[in-house]
Amino acid sequence: MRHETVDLIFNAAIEVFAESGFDQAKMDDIARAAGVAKGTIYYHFRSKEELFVGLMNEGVQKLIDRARQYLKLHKSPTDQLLALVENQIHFYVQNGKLAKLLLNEAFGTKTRQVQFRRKIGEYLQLIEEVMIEGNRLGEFQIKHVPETASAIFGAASVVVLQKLYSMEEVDPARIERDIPPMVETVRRMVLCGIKDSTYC
Amino acid sequence: MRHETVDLIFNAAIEVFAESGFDQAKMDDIARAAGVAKGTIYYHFRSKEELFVGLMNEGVQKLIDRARQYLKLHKSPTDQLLALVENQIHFYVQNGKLAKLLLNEAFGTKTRQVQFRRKIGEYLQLIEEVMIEGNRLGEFQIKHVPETASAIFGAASVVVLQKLYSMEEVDPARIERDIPPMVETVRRMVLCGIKDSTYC
Amino acid sequence: MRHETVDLIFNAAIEVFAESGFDQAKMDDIARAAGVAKGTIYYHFRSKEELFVGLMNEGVQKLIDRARQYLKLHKSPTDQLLALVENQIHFYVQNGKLAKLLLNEAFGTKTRQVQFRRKIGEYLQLIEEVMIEGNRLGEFQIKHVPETASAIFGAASVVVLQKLYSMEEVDPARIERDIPPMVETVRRMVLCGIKDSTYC
Amino acid sequence: MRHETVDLIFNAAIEVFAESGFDQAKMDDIARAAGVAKGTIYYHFRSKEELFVGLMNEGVQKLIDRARQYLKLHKSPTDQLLALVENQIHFYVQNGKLAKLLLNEAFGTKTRQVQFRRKIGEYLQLIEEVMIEGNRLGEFQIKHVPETASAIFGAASVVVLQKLYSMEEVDPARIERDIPPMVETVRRMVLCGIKDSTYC
DNA sequence: CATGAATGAGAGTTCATTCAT
DNA sequence: GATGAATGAACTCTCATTCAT
Repeated sequence: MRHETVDLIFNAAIEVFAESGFDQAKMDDIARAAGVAKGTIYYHFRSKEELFVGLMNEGVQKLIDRARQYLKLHKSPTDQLLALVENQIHFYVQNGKLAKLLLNEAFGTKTRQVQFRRKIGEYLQLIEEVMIEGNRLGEFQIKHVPETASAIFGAASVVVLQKLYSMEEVDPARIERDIPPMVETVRRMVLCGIKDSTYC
Repeated sequence: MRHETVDLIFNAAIEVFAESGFDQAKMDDIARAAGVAKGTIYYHFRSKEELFVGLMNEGVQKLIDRARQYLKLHKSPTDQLLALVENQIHFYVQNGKLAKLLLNEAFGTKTRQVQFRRKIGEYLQLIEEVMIEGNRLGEFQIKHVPETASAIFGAASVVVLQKLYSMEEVDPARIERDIPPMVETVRRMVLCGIKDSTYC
Repeated sequence: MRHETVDLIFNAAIEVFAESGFDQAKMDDIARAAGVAKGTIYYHFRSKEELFVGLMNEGVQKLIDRARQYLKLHKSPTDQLLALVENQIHFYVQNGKLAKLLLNEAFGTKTRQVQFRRKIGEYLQLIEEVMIEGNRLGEFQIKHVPETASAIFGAASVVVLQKLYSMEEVDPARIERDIPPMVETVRRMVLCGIKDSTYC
Repeated sequence: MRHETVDLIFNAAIEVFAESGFDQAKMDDIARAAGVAKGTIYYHFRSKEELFVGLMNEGVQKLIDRARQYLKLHKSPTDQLLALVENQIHFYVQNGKLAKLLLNEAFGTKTRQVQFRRKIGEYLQLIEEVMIEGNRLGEFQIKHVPETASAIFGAASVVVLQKLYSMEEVDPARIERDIPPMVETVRRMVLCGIKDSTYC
């Protein structure tokens, strides 16, 4: 089992990083939120960057794990792809802070960004695998698999974030009601993007 | 005509901000890149934040202006929507640095982010207007206009950025060849998302 | 006649310096208050310091000139001394901002402070001359002339400033009513300080 | 016991602030004088202003504490008042730097000045209490207690500062010899100001 | 005489990181 | 394992002064 203190730090860090972004997040705030001394963080993590990377990997891993669960519930690639979209949107709504970091910190040339993108790549891989299987079974005719995966990922991401940040204050009940339109929107896009070859 | 020095600063700032993000960008670097003294920037802009907001507004305005040009070339909402997608992808490829900032700095609660999102909202508005007109003419059956606009915007954004940052080094010739698959991918998604109601 | 622009600058500078003190006063503010360009100030004055010294000299000179007028109205040294006190208090009330600078900028080792103190010394000289004449005529028995002059000057200064700054907002009517008690207070102190030798 | 480092900083700060005034004092200089890093000051004080206010409060508190000691040594209000004057002058001579700040930074509308004036008000209160008691016992006939307290405070302050800054260099032996005339001067003023009503 | 854009040295403040306890 | 006082490099922003027009 992971050390208890590390959990404390992780939980605090995800809040603070997501609230402020990597640069604006202060180790002081993380320490205070975790209820430990600042030195303690450095006892467990070499640097702010290492803490961040560990955190992001864990966050994306959760998304991946949930996605894997969803995949098992469906047989056909079509259903699986739709399930992935639904999962991603639900996950974003439930982890709005992480979602923001996913877009904010994913692009760039810094080490942490490259590492983070690699982890996101694992998730995109999952989508691509379903697509390839669908192509193989003749269920899809996707010509540009990586592009299509990115597009779906981006559509789902921005739909949720735009919704989250267009509200004055995040109202859990309200956002819950907003999920179905978002899911349906992306779902419809996905379905066309993969089905036939001579534009819908 | 705008003052020459301000142009110098603007051009330098877009480079530096895009390279490093808002927080990591240093006013010293912007000044050096612009070939002016640091104080000169502060003579023309009240703060780093004001410079950034001015810059982003100008950048998004360029995207909007180009989009308006494209819209004039087409009559039917369908063609107009596809033109908007194509325009956005081309614009991103040509202004990769701005594109990155568009996602990186758009979400958050800080003043500059709220202002920036408002400007992006102007662009989304453009998409939505085409959608509403298409709905009116019976060409589209879009149930959730804002969500669909966000999804298209997000799909086009992430497709390009993922491509740009998956390459070791940005190779202009290579990226030029990559445009058509990206355009086609999003175009297909768009076409389904708007055409008929009982999934494609 | 002094150049018109110089007057503009002088009048603006006294306001700004008195409002903010030497260090906090900005040449930009003075220029704006004077309605001239910043460069214009430097056309007429070598530096901020030179402007300040010129200004202070002029301010104290006004106090001295008024004092000289008052002195002419009275014959006996006793009446003259009391007139000086009354003059100083009235002058302070009417030029509260200058009064503040008089204490704020008078003590220190910087060139401008030394020069300023020298000018204030001219005013103290005036007091001392009356004292010496009073001593000669047997009207006073002042043992320590410079100390006594300083004490009177200090008493009058602090009484007014303490009053001015103890009020939430400076109310001209209110402060006008407060003059007599201040004058009487210092006047009584003065009278004893100079009359007999075995404590009053 | 207060933290050792804070003492280091306090002692250095009083030197530097008094030497240069609030605005000209540099945090770098204070840090160097204290033998700590600049960041260390900010670990203990939120800002330059907070450091200054803390310092001034402590300085005036010392004056107040000493004054309270002096008051205990005397019974009659007359003796007590004279003791206060003597104490103030001695204190100023021994703490010339603080004395200068007392006048330089006491008047103005900035937060630190208002707070500082409030602390000085505590000292003036002490004087006023003695005056009121003297009035009650019939020993004094002071009509304007606050004005008289201010006047005495101002007289004592300016007498010392004028003396300190009229010397080319501060010579401890010389200034020691100058104390009696200063004390006597103010003492005589005080005695009249409070004794009888029909001018001395 | 007058202007105001440009300058750059220098100020206060922040914060990731270290290390003696 | 854990602490938190101490650090100092680096940052944004200020403003007196200059000078070409």
